[in-house]
Amino acid sequence: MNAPTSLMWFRDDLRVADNPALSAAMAAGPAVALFILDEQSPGIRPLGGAARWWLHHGLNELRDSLAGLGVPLLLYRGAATNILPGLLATGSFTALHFNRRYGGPERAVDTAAKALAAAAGIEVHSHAGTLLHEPWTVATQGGTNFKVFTPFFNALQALPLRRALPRPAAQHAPAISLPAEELAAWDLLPVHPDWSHGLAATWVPGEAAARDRLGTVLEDIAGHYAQTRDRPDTDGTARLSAALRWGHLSPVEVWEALGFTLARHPDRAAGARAMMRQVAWRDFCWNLLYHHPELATANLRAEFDAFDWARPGAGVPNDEAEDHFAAWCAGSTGFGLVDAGMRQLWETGWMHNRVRMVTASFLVKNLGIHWRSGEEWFWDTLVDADAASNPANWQWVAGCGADASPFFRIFNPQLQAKKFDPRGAYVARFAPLSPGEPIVELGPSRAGALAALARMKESGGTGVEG
DNA sequence: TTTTGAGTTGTTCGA
DNA sequence: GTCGAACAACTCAAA
Repeated sequence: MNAPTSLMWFRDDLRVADNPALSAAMAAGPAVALFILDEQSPGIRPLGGAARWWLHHGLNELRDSLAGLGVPLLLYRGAATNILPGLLATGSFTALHFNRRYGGPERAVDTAAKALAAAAGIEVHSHAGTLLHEPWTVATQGGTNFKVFTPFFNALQALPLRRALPRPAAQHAPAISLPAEELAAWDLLPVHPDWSHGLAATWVPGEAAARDRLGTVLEDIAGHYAQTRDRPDTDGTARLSAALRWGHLSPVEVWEALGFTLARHPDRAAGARAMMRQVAWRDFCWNLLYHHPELATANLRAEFDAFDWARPGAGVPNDEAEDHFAAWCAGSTGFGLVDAGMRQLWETGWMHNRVRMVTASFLVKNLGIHWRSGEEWFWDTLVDADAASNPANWQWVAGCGADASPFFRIFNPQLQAKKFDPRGAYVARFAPLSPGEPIVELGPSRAGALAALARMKESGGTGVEG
């Protein structure tokens, strides 16, 4: 008879430090780790190509660092509710631990998993490890969820934050041997063609590199972040989005470190404070998804259902929209900043925050293409896209989201380039060839967007149905 | 219940 | 070159 052994189910928390579920599992005795590549459960969104590349490397590192702690990692593919019963029936485990998820389909899976474990006589512990605060704990005085960021941020800061946990101490590995799958067999890495060279030249996925970067951010970036975060031609942003997406760092660890920096280094306080605001935006987006599981497909503001966006590839043929969308994806719109951003995305799996706004505004407003088309492209090409932030921010740009940018706020890509890439270094880096003929004229396309907004308001009346 | 103040990231136009 | 107003009125959160 083996010692009571816990099963730790990793999902979006590929780290060993400040991982509440892992720490709890290991505190109880021997532990085995589990990761399930679940693309079968209903409603679960299959990972994009760039995300699959990142996951491969992230799991590789996690397996090694867990091995150092005496925790073997088991890999399986399939619907979690199909995989778990067999594992739980081996009699090897007395407890199941995981950090909670907040998307609709993921919550349904986790609820089912709890029931399966209970039926197998195994205790289940879900932990808070992925956000600063659980979505249901940040509420207005009326008990509703916030729809505007600033009051959300104020309420969040007033809540007591848990302390980050240390990396668990190594222990003896459990004497359990179960058949599992090989990571290499999952084919997460691209071949024929292998388009991942730019990603590999830009990123080192995993917890160790993420913590290194956090150190650099605290030492070198925080001092100028408040001034440089809008400058794509500099290393002016934290570049921690993918680390947070995959849970190589917990937001609590990042927040705590920024808090220390803020308190100890007055010259970095403004930058640290601005970064904390950004980390809170991530919580805000997950809060929105928790309360609106259809965030990726349904306009948060229903009056935008009447907006006549073009939707390439979704039924109604529209040659111009197809061509425009293809040019946007390929970075050949003829606008330098837009093209540089789209090529940075394709090449590196990441795009500077300000350029994301410019490219998104251009797609939705100047090209009149539905935010969902852009959201899907970003989902497939970004290494940091998650199910909350990606759709929430696309809706924000499109004007149909929470706390949304007014629709008439239409970025001028030429003016934005002048302001934020004044020497053209960013455009030169990613779109060095002189841009071809612009695919639209800025003035008329801007006017067209405002006219479409007016038509929407006319057709929808007050926006209140019935 | 009513009122009040405020709301991540912009652009254009005219004085 | 710089500045304020307009864009278009609306929703949200708290008093």
